[in-house]
Amino acid sequence: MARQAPPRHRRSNDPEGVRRRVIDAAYAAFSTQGYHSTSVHDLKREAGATGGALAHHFATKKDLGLAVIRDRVAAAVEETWIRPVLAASTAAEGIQAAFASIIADLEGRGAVSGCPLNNLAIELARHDDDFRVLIDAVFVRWREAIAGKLKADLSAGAAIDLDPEAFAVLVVASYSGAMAMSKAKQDTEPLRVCAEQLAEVMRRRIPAAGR
Amino acid sequence: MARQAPPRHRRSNDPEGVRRRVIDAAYAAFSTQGYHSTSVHDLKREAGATGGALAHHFATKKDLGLAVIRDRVAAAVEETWIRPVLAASTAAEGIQAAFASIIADLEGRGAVSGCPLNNLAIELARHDDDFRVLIDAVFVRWREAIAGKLKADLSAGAAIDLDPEAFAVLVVASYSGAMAMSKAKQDTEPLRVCAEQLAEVMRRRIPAAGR
DNA sequence: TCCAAAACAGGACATTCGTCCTGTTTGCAT
DNA sequence: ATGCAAACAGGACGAATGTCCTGTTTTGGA
Repeated sequence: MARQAPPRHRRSNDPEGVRRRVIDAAYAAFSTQGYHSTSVHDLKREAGATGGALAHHFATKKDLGLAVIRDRVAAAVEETWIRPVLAASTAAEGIQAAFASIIADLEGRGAVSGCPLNNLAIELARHDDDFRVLIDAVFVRWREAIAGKLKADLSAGAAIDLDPEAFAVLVVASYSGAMAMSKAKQDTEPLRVCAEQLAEVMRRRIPAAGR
Repeated sequence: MARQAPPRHRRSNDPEGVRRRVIDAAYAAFSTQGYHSTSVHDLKREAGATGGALAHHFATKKDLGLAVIRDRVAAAVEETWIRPVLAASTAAEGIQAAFASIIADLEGRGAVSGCPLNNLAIELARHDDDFRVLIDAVFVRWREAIAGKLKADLSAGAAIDLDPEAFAVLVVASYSGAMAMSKAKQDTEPLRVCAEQLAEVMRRRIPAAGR
């Protein structure tokens, strides 16, 4: 009964590290397989964490999901969309840069898993209102960043003949939808076509950009 | 042991009816809660079917899912999008009619559940290739119907300054994405904005329509 | 009328799910 | 050194899940 395990190696408590590994594994799994299709057992395996450790950091799977959205999904939108848009000299160039970067990245790997935010939005928005509110906030931030850049271009003297807020909705929507279609086709073609269509619209309605 | 049940009332075999009720319940549940979040037990309850009946018509849950896409999701796209587009005098009017009809319908009920095709695409495309192929085929049909109508307008003499196939991708993508955003917001605003943005684009690039 | 096959009833079945529980170990303040 | 809470280990637990199995009833053709 009292089987005493040999003191194999010293255990080192690493709360931040464990939390990070778990959340990384969850972000990867939720983004590719979905929230409900990922079991906590899978996450324990991937993160190399035990049930006790996981329960200590996240009381429930839902808590983990909320943390993934807050800490990883929001950051991914920030990194892949908002940063390129703000860094570019114009909104139009930033939007094209974001599309191009994501398309190139997708073609680097073999599969199209879709936009993490959009995936979770569709799977969880109606399932739980806490998820919904968090996800919606990321969408709002995304839209506002693009609209803000368009307004900045306009203040800088660009002849922009479109409504910044409304056009930002079109950009985010067409990107999300194109990604869903690319996921169904397992081919980046819809994304490439969409990027070109948005480029064409902007070319016509922002006649002479900053250059 | 040999408990003989009283011959309560005559049973009447109704294979088509049972199949229809099951598939209707599955379509409703998959569209609102998702495929994985719907249990076969729920479906038996909703359809008023027993385990034996369900197993007789659909060997597995996956078979039922495939049937739902083939028989109901494809028909819904046909009914809510392709029919209005083809029935309208121009593609531009048809697209606006489809948006308007769907938005009005959503505001009739209390909640936004999203586009059934898009929902299932995101949940199942990477999960199983049989689902993926079927879903992609519906997307292709959808895109081609819109592109075909644009080409018909062009043949009829309309001055259309856009690529039919490419613009059809933008229409489907922006609709799907806007629906996802509306689902996250539980408000039709993104859909309304997107419809208006597409209308604006078409207004400028199809100068004088058929009227 | 009879019989085989289709249609259905109802539950058993092994898994898997997420959560919780009881211990043990680590780290830090005192 | 010592006490105590945080951090972690590892498995138990009941409540699902989807599938399958055995039996009964209905149906339509011979």
